[in-house]
Amino acid sequence: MIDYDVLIEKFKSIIKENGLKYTKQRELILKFLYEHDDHFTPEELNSELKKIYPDENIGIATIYRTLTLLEDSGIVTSISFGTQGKKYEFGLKKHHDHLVCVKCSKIIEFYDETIEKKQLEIAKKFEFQMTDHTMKIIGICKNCQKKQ
Amino acid sequence: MIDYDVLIEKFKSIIKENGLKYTKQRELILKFLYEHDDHFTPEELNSELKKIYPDENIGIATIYRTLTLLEDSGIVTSISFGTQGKKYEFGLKKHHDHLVCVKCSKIIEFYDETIEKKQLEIAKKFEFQMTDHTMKIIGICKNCQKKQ
DNA sequence: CTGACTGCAAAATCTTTGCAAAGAC
DNA sequence: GTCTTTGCAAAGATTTTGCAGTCAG
Repeated sequence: MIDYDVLIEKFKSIIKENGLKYTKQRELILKFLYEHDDHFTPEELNSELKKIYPDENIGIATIYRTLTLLEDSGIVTSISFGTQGKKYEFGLKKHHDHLVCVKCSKIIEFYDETIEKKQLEIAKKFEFQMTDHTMKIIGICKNCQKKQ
Repeated sequence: MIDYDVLIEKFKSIIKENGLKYTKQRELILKFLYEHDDHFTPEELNSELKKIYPDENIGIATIYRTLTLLEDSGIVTSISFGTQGKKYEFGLKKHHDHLVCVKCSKIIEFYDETIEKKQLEIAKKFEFQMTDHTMKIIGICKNCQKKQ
C-alpha cells in the first residue's frame, strides 16, 4: 500500500500540475479515505467528517466536488448502486472487484488474475481502449443467509 | 430468443400469481423492450413510446413503476451509470456483459464462458449466494478513438 | 494581489408518491 | 363492484451550480 506521505506528494503534484490549490478540506477528505478501508457515500463521508472534525464544517458541495476531483485524478474509485447513488473508496490499491450483498449492502473485495486477463483480451477483441473495468457479484452474503 | 407469444404468457402468469393486472401500458413497455435490442433510460423509453403511440399518453411514473416490476420479475435487466441513472434492456436472453464507451455511451454486449465460470467459483469461495453478476469494461470505442 | 476554493442556499436531476379517476377481472 | 393501475402534479432524494466572501500561492 502506498505510504501516506507519498500519497500526499502525489496529490500535491496533481494539484500543482492543474493550477489548483491544496486545501485543508481536500486533505481531510483524502486522509479519511486513505485511513478507512471501506466504501462510503458522499453523505456518509459528510457525517463521518463532521464527527471527526466538528469544527471544520466542510460543506456537502465540497465533498462532491472533491470526490469528483479525486476520482478524475485516479486517487479514489467509485462503485455505483443504481438509483441509490455511488460509494467511494481509496483507489490506489491493487485493482480488485466486488461482491455486494443485497441484504446488508456489505461489500467484499476480491481479485482474480484469470478475470483480469480475460478482460484485456475482450477489450482488445472489440478494439476498445480500456480505461477501467468493474465486476460486481451480487447476492446474499454468508451472514445474511444465516439470518433467513 | 424467447418467442413473443411465450413471453406474453410468461408475463401474464407472473401478473396473475401476484394478483396484479395486465394493462396496455405494461404490455407496450414490454413489447418495446422486446423488439428493440438496445439499452434505454426511463426517459428515453418515455419519448420513444410517445413517438410510436402518440395517443396512448403513458406517464413517466408508469414507466418507472413498470420497469421496476419487470426488473423484479426478471424480464428486464438494468445497467447503472453512476449518478446518471440506469439503462434498461430486455433480460430474457443469454447472459452477457457490457463494454461501455465513455465518449458516446454506446454499449456493446459480450459473453465469455471463462469469466462466467470464474464468477461462480468466486461466489462459492466467499460463500455468497449469487443472484446476479455484472461486468463492465469501460473505455473508448473504436469509433470514438478515430475521432480524436 | 490574483484566481481558485468554500459554504450556503437555490436550482437542477432523477425518481417516487399521493390521489382521484379509469380500467381490469 | 372491487381492487389495482394510471396520469398528473407535487414531493423526495441526490447532486450540481451561482455567488460573495475567504484563502492559498
